[in-house]
Amino acid sequence: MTVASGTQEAEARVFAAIRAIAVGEVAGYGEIARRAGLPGRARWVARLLATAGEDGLPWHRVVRSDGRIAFPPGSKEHREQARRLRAEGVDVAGGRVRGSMARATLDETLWGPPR
DNA sequence: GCTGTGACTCCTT
DNA sequence: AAAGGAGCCACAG
Repeated sequence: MTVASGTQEAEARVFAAIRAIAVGEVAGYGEIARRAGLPGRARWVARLLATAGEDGLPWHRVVRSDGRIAFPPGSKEHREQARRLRAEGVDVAGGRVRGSMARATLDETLWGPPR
């Protein structure tokens, strides 16, 4: 096919990746960007969510790499996201999502949890 | 074209 | 877990 504007295509891939997140699960911005074939464009993904208010898009399932909500605590959007996540069965505490990520130290990151 | 800004990420302390 | 600093990409002024 013709070489349609890459931006639009990438946008579609990002949205697809976000919609692919299972209910009750979360994914990081970098994770989404990687799945969309755009390594290192986590910020771009964030800007997409900020600008394009897609309908039916589970934007609340997208969190930061450390498992925390990207919005500042106390913000309206922050509470909304936390509320939606809890409604889907995600354990959210202190603006942080537990049970998925939340790496703490380099040791745990490289060596991971005791297998 | 340089500067500032942001729903980011990684490393070090 | 939290805080500081550097790197990164896209966009507005």
